[in-house]
Amino acid sequence: MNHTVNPHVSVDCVIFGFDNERLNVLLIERSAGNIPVAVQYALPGDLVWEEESLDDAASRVLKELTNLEGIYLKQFKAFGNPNRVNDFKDLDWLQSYRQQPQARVITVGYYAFIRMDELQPEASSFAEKVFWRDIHEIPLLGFDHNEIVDEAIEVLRNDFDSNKVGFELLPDKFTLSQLQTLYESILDRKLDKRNFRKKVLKESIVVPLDEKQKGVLHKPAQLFELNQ
Amino acid sequence: MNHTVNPHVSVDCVIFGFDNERLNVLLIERSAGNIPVAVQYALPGDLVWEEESLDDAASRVLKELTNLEGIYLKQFKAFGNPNRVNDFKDLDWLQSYRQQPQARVITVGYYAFIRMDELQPEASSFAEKVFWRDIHEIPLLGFDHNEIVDEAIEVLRNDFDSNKVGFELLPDKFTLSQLQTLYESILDRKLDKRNFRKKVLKESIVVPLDEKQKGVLHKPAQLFELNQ
DNA sequence: AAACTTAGTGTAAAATTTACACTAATTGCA
DNA sequence: TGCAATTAGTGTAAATTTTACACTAAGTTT
Repeated sequence: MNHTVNPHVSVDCVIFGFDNERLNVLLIERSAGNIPVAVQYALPGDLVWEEESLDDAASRVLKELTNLEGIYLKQFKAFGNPNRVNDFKDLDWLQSYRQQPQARVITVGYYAFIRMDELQPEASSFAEKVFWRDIHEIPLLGFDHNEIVDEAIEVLRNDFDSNKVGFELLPDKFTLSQLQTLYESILDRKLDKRNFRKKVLKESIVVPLDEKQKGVLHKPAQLFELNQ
Repeated sequence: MNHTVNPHVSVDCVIFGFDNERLNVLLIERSAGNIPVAVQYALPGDLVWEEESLDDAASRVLKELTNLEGIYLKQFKAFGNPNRVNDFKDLDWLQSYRQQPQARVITVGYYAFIRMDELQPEASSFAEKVFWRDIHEIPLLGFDHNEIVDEAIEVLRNDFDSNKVGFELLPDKFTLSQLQTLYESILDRKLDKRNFRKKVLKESIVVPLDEKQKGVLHKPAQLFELNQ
């Protein structure tokens, strides 16, 4: 497992998860370096290996972090401000964890979708702990990671509008209400139930299953799956 | 004019121009290095300076190439395949023009809009000659530049659909037919004139001027300007 | 004067979007 | 057992947008 690292380019991943109510982002805790400081949060990411593509680097980061493969991944933007590092905590972290802390690093941002219940956290070279956070409650992150998160959400909204992405966030079987809540979470606005159902059924996005919900405190909803 | 160059990151610009009929891309001719080879084409681009942002680097490339400022510019993708350089002509060029030709370079792609008649070609460090080429007639370019062009066009189409960009390609005064042809060029499909006019006038995208075309071989069209 | 060419125009059918209320069917509790 | 609470499922119609279609007007050139 010896790879030559390219110290000038990294990938950071905005990993979205959906808990049937809200959209979440997976964040990591990173160790403080040499200075006593409160816990620090960041996006998962890593430097790119010399022999891997950007996409492969992002896939690797995801695999290391979540132990999942074949995850939906999309590059959304490159970040390369010369003054991305202007907080002493970030500088301290770089000095503890990077071989060339003074190198200017361009970061290519990716967003991804995983099922929250499929997450199997692995010890990785860049994350001690991982946790989910509602997209409306993102804490202060290292470097320019808050900006990266905001941008990813914006791009996701746009992508959703033009080609409906994000179904990977749902379980294999789901109710139309869950689907509606996903749409509403991504678009950040309410949709009318009757109109939503009518539209989704008309567009043949979903296929009804011969199954209903069980053990719910209300009328059991019919289950659907995605129309492949 | 002495800047430290970052040998690991470059920007390439897909510069769109519109000649009232078709969408074009501005390409450069680059010198052959040491080997006798037919003329080579590429996208304009340059390595990023250590103290400049990615956006600033792209602006600089544009300014050097076209002598224009304040150009509409948008980042659309990062390209970083490890084997971007696998043609001997490209390798030869790198060896003649780059200080560290062996360095792996990540390229951040930008697209831009300029008026074709405003182009004032300048001698620049990276282009000997520039020329416009219809987007359907792009020759074989260096490195992965053909892929970069294709991607830019795709992104432009998407961006146009979601937030109508590209009006900068038109002159200050234009006819509705010119506007329609711009739409059709970007979308790559015909639009119905009556419907187009009705829609555009309804959306208040344009403002009618007290002026008509002159010296045309048909009924003179009314001139419009963009509604700021 | 005629030929050629594009500018400018309206109707209406089809499709989509928007807005709105009530009964059905489960679990849990008294 | 009945009730409370809660979400599932449903249709109508008005408003808006999209789609499809043909002919006269007004210049320049021959």
